[in-house]
Order: sequence, then C-alpha cells, then structure tokens
Amino acid sequence: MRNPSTSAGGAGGTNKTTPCCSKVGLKRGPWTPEEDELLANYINKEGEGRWRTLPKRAGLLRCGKSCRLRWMNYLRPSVKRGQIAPDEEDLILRLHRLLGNRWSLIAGRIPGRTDNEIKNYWNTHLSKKLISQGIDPRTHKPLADSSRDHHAITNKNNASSSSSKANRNSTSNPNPNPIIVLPSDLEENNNKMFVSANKESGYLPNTSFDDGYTSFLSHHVSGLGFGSNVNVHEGTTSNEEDEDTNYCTDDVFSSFLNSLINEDAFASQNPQQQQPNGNVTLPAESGSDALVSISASAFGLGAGWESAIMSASNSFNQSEHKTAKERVE
DNA sequence: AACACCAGCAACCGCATCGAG
DNA sequence: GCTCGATGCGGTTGCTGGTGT
Repeated sequence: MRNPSTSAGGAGGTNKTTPCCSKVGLKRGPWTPEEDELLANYINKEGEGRWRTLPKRAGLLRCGKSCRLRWMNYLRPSVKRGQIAPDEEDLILRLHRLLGNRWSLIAGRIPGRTDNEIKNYWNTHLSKKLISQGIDPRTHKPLADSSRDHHAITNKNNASSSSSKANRNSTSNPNPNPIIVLPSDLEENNNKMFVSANKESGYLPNTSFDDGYTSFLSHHVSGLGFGSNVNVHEGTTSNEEDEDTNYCTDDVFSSFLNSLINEDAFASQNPQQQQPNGNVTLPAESGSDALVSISASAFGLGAGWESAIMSASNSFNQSEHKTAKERVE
C-alpha cells in the first residue's frame, strides 16, 4: 500500500542498497485484480519458485519479491481469509509466549494463516489486549514485573497502548523470559549445540519450520535426556553426531510442540522460581533437575527457547500427561 | 459536510541464510 | 573455502476506510 512514488529506503531506512523494485518500469504498491490473475494463473500452471524471473515469464511488471509476497500472503489457495477465531487467537498467544516474534513458525502451526497476517493481528489486537490485561506482550509477564526487568525497552516500545503511529509497533525483539540456570555438567554439550544453531542474535537462523527448527529441537530434546521417552529420533542420542540427528518427523515434532503449547499455560500458572540475579531454576516437581543445562547468558539465547525446552522437559517426563488446563482446573 | 484522527492491513525494506557453482 | 544469486523472515511504512468532532 505504499505510495508508488515514494521509493527506496523508506522503512528502517539505511538506504544502503537499492530495493529490487526500484528498477525503472517496475510497478509498486497495491496489486490490481488483473495482476493477481496473471500471477495466480502462472503459478497454477508452472508452480512456485524462481521468483526472480517469474514476473517476466508471467508478464508482470513487478519484482520477484513482490510476486512471492503477494502469492504467499494473498493468492495461495490455502490462505484462509476472514477473522481470526478465538481458538486461533488462543493458539497465537500460546505460541508467541513460547516462540516470541517468530511469526513464520507461529503461522506454521495455524493452517491457512500467514506470518504477515499473524504479525499484523498481534500488533493491532493481541498486544493491546494483553496490555489492557496488565500483561507485557513481549514477555507475557505482568507489566509491573516486566517494567522492572526491561525498563528501558518497555519505555521505548510500549509508550503507548495509545495510538501514536510512531509507537504502533511495540513488539520488536521479544525477549522475554528469564534465564534458566541448569546444572553445569550438561552445559558444555548444550553450548556446543546451541552455538551451532544460534548466531549473535540469540535466535535460530531463518530456516523453515521443518528443517532448522526441527533439527534444533531434535538435537536438544535428545540432548536433554529425554532419550527413550521421546521418539524424536529413534536410536540416536546427542552423542551420535551424525547426519541422522537432523531427522525428525512432522508428526513427532507436531506433538512435541503441542505439548509445549499445553504445558505453557501450566508454566504460567506455576512460575519458575526466580533467583535474586534474575535467573530461574526449574521446579523440582518436574523431575528435570538434571535434565537441562543451559547457561543462556553464555551465548545470548533468546529465552523463549529455554521456556520451550523447559516445558518440554516437564512434558516428556510425565508419564501421565495432562494438559495445563486440565491441571489448573 | 468537512476535517482530523485513528486502526487495520497490504506491501516494502534490509538482512540472514541457504545452496549451487 | 569462497562467491553470488535466490529465498525467507521480521520490522516498518503508509494508504485506506471508519469514526469522532
């Protein structure tokens, strides 16, 4: 929806490189029905991919990025239009608490919804909703706590539940939750794995839901001592650093994440014990005291992952799995 | 009726990552 | 191991339409 006349460098703007659409003659801004039809027809016939050359082949005066975005967020047959249902909203909340602003990962768990749609919905609805409930949308903790823990950031980003456009986007880098302190004997191994999976950002690389993240969790679930309980990877432990350790089926991962989602509410009802230094220890009840050893501060890991792993440790070590809701009730 | 303000959302940007050569 | 093109992601922008004054 940008004004086509305003070109390069707008957002976040360093203007270091030339936007791909700035080539003379390439159209920008809203898509017309004719363009949609051209794109949809072409992709239905030839399939997705080769986005760079697609516009030319399809007869569109657009850049490849723009075509890809239009297809992914709007034209794809699987895209569900319309209001986000309450159960979807609940799922988004839970996933966001676990994953932070990993919109594509969240979208991957919600059929028919795109990362852009979820991101927009979060920024326009859910973050405000949480704020109105006294919850920091970044940390999912009570605002009082969050403001103590993240004073500067909160001031900057959440200056308003108000409506200033300048302050609308208050969800920049989440980061939320406290650090987990874990036994040191496992720390070394886990560090190695995390280092390979995480860059300076402290988050996972931008990989698809089914590859990087899956293998990441595959590694760590197996590395966390779930062993035979968890069929993340049959017969392989974290000590067997072969290619096979990257294997994890969608079904397994799916149920794994489902358990995280369910456990999430439980975790929120039973907050971890916070230490004076701001770190957090796992509840003894989990039986996981020796399971996980991650010194997140050592490598700047985003805390959402600790939450996930911690929750997973709870989940997989309980032979009789109950969902959080069941327990609360 | 005219204007101002605001919320929602489609689209764009820069950057990170991946994979082929 | 390096380079470079392709792709994907998260953050941000600004147009549009609705609502209030």
